[in-house]
Amino acid sequence: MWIILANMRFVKYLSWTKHFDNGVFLNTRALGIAEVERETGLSKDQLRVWERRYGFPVPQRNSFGDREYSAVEVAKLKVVRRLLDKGMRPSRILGLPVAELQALSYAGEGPPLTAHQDLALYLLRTHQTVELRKELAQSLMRDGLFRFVTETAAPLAALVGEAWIRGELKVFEEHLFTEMLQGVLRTAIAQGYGAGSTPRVLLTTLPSEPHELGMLMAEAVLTLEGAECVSLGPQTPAADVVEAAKAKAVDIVALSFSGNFPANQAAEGLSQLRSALPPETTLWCGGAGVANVRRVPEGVLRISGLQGIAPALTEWRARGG
Amino acid sequence: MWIILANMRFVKYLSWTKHFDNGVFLNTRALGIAEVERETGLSKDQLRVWERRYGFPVPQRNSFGDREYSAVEVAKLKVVRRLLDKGMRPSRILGLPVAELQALSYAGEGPPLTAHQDLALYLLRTHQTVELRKELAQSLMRDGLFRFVTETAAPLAALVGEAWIRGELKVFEEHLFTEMLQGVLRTAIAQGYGAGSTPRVLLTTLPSEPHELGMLMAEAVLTLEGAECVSLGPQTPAADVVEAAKAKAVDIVALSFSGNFPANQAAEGLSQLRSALPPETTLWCGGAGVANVRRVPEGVLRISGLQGIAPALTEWRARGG
DNA sequence: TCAGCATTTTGTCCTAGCCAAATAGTTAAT
DNA sequence: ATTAACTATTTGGCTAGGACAAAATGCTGA
Repeated sequence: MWIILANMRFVKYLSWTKHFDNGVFLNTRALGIAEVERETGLSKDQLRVWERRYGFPVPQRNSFGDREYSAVEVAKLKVVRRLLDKGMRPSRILGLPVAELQALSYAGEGPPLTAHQDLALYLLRTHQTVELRKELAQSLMRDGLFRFVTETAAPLAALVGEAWIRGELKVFEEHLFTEMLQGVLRTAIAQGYGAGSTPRVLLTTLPSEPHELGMLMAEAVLTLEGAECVSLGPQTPAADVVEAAKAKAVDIVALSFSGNFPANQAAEGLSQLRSALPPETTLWCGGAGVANVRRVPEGVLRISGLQGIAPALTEWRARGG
Repeated sequence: MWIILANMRFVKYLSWTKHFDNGVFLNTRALGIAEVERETGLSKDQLRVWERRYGFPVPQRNSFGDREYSAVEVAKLKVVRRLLDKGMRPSRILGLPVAELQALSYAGEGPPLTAHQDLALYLLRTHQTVELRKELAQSLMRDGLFRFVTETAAPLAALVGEAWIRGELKVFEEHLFTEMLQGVLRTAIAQGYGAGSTPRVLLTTLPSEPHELGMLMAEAVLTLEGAECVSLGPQTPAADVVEAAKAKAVDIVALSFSGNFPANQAAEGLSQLRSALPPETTLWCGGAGVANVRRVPEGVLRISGLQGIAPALTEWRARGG
């Protein structure tokens, strides 16, 4: 249950929680396995092995013996996919009826929303993108970049991500939000950009991490704190991170990991990177993906949250990097 | 908590952890079949059946018996891929040495480089990113957004893409360039942004198309021409494109396809979208990925190049959309 | 409480064959 | 000579289980 709120907007906000995509698309036609792969993001192998092991989904076969998934099956698969991303396991949930799966989706409880966050979510839900953009821009002007990033952008991104997993937001609404926030952040970063500052920080994510919002927010804070950022965008192979670090002679390499990045893969990657980078290059990591890592490898500094960036920077400077 | 992640399960396995164990950190490290699929756009089935039928590529096997493609093989596969898109057939070309393939590949010579393009490439290769950013910004100021996009950004992006395929540019250099150009474009777009203009255009790419530069350049031109752009960012599932188009009541849906997008997949996706979108919604497609499509599906307009946008818009308006 | 070890779960890769759709090649008819 | 129709070949997606490493879970003892 969501708590709080005495403002008008919340009344509207209430209405957006009851909302599932019913998979209405070209649903008159059955889908082939490749199409289901595209629609759900579940690999063909996964679909076939689930059928063998768990008895779901068991699609019809056409005259050639090829699988033909019904719209109902695909809809359930989409819900399953979300629950998997949330950490549930196939054997547990594949047998359950759709209604029960949807109930599971709502299990989580959320923190109270601020008025601004509430408004932003409402605007997103009602597709008032122009107003949303304005609201974000106003937040930025009012609070300044640092407070905007830490108090508005980051919590909102988390909320939107969670809402999406629960199926309360449609995919395109989430896309819309990401795109808009990215635009606002990039504009702010471009304005604050100053060359020749220290330290020089290389920002990127590893190949299986496509989410760049966290990285962008870090870039904003770093730029604000007077660092010179060199961003490679997301998904740079480790070898190329090393090459770039050497070529650009950066002081710090900073990697971002989102919440669904496997913790031990993150640790493994960091330790490999650490050994490949020159010793004088500092290695930072941050994001929900490394929060779960038990012990960060030797020689790697874990930055906790966007608030942790400024202190870490201060310390780096104090050491006379 | 974070967002997106269509397809990530897919990528999971090709985590480089296991390749790190080989201890090779160079660009020459071997790639697993899933990685090759992603790199080249050739399906796993295709790679296996080619090996059986044509004797190329025959990758090494690691200790588990899994295929490990060398960088050389992958490079050849990339060239092969381009020739296939041009209409050649596997049996004809798979046996040929790389040199011969490249000869076939370069049949069409590009136009000579302008001084500015040449300078930009030089700056990129020498990692003078600050200067490169300045050069791009100056081009933008000097030529205006339209000429900047059509005469500087687009040709440069094409050049960089080609150089990367040929292996003349390092991965991180390509990343650096993309990130920088994206920054410049997004800033320019944000400034020119006007709400409430017509037509309203929805911009995105299909799920297997991660490249967003083409889309951004189109957005810049569209904004300039007085259209109101709603960008969903890259990789939106078809069903969600339709939902977004309906929810935002857009006039035009515009899809971008990069050069290594399979032509028939593009055609398939477009025809599906066409039938799912309301008839009054116009559907546009553009980019090198649809240039190879023999016949664009009924009711879909192919925009050729960024120069084709303005005329198409004019025509749309003349029809009194 | 936590590290270490054993067990189960899970996803990707493997082989090898089948078959429709697409393309190329050939023949017949205008 | 050109088009139409037919046949042959090429091609790639799909099928079936089996194998196995990586990840998750459960258990045990310090």
